[in-house]
Amino acid sequence: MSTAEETGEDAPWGEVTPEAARRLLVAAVEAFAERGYHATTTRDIAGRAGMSPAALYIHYKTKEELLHRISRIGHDRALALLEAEAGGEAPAAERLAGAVRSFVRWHAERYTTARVVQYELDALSDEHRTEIIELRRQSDAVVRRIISEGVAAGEFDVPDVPGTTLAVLSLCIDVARWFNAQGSRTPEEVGALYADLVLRMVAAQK
Amino acid sequence: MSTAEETGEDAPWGEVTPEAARRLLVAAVEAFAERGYHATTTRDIAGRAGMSPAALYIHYKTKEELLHRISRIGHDRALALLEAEAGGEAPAAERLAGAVRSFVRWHAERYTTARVVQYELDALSDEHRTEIIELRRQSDAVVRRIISEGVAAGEFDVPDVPGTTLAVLSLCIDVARWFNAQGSRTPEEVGALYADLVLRMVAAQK
DNA sequence: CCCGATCCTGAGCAAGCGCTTAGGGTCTGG
DNA sequence: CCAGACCCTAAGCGCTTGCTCAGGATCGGG
Repeated sequence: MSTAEETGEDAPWGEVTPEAARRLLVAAVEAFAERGYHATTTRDIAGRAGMSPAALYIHYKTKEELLHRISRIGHDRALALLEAEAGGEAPAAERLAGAVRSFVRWHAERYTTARVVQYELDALSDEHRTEIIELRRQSDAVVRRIISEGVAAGEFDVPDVPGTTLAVLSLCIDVARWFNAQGSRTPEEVGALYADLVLRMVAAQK
Repeated sequence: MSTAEETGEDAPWGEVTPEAARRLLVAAVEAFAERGYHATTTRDIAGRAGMSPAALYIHYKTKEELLHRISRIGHDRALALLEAEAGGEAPAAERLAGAVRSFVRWHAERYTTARVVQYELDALSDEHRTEIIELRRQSDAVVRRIISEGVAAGEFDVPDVPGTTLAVLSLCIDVARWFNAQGSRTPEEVGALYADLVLRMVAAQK
């Protein structure tokens, strides 16, 4: 019914195709975000999706495969957001602010997903973890590139580019930990605040 | 043997008094930090402490009590570090930089402990969690006070004091997630970098 | 030499875990 | 009305979990 209108950017799990598999995945995201991967049982996931425990194994080989799918899709999305703002001819300050705003907004709006994506890495198998870490390396590279270009253009004054990149990403990612929907700030507001703070961190000193 | 020289500030668990109980607690910190609370078994903790699984229950009523003790001591320590730098007659900029440097250094040096303290809150019982959250509220208040005083004194320009306080603490706390001992940065260096970045975040604009 | 206190272990219980399997509904095409 | 594909469930297997308990090792005081 709502599949058609949800295929855009606002449908986070539109790419998960059998509808039953998507229901299970959404249920898993909620459960993992609330209790953590290890504290979540396959019975709980199946129950939230309105199915019996056995139904899960028709669509996914293991519980870890569910986590991997969530993590993979989430990282792809986060990286795409960064890359969308990184290119172009705009000044580095504008591109950095855009990247931070958009990245932070995603971590706030989809904070259940982001929590799983950012904080359950250790629960992945070795193989899957290395795959995901490579995506994070790419995110790091995108941000570092913007900052480097800002320094080269004389827009920024950053003594330690890798360290500042790390801090910027760390700041944004941690939004997923403390943000909650009942709080007083909207994702939009947090994005704007953080973009301002990050620009101050790299600004040319007076 | 080394108990005497470790009773100072550098002995994080000096206050845990029966020696066997301390061994178990240190083992639990390691295990929780590596695998997470829920993925750690009581057999693993006891094994690391060189004891049988049953020995744990002579010193602690439950596995959750171990987590609570770790969390409580860690939060007390972190709060004490902040408070030690917050007072005095020095300019707000100096006090803020000192607090960040010291807080970050602790999160890096004791990153195993800090990881448990900061990221396993959800595993606590309702009662214990409320107790710990109150300590975090106090940490927030300490930092907010320094920033407010800096604004009042005209040292800082901060449009959103609660939001900036949140961001500063979030930035520092997240060090525990990404820091690792084999990395290229020392806790000292990360503390210095972060103190600089935070001062930029609050600095009066040119 | 024995006594009681202290601290720990071996063995194991009930419950819950991830996952499997045999089989039964339901729907489409004829 | 039937056939066969598809999707799901009831039941449960083998294992691990947090935790318990009866009893043994060790040691200072009489």
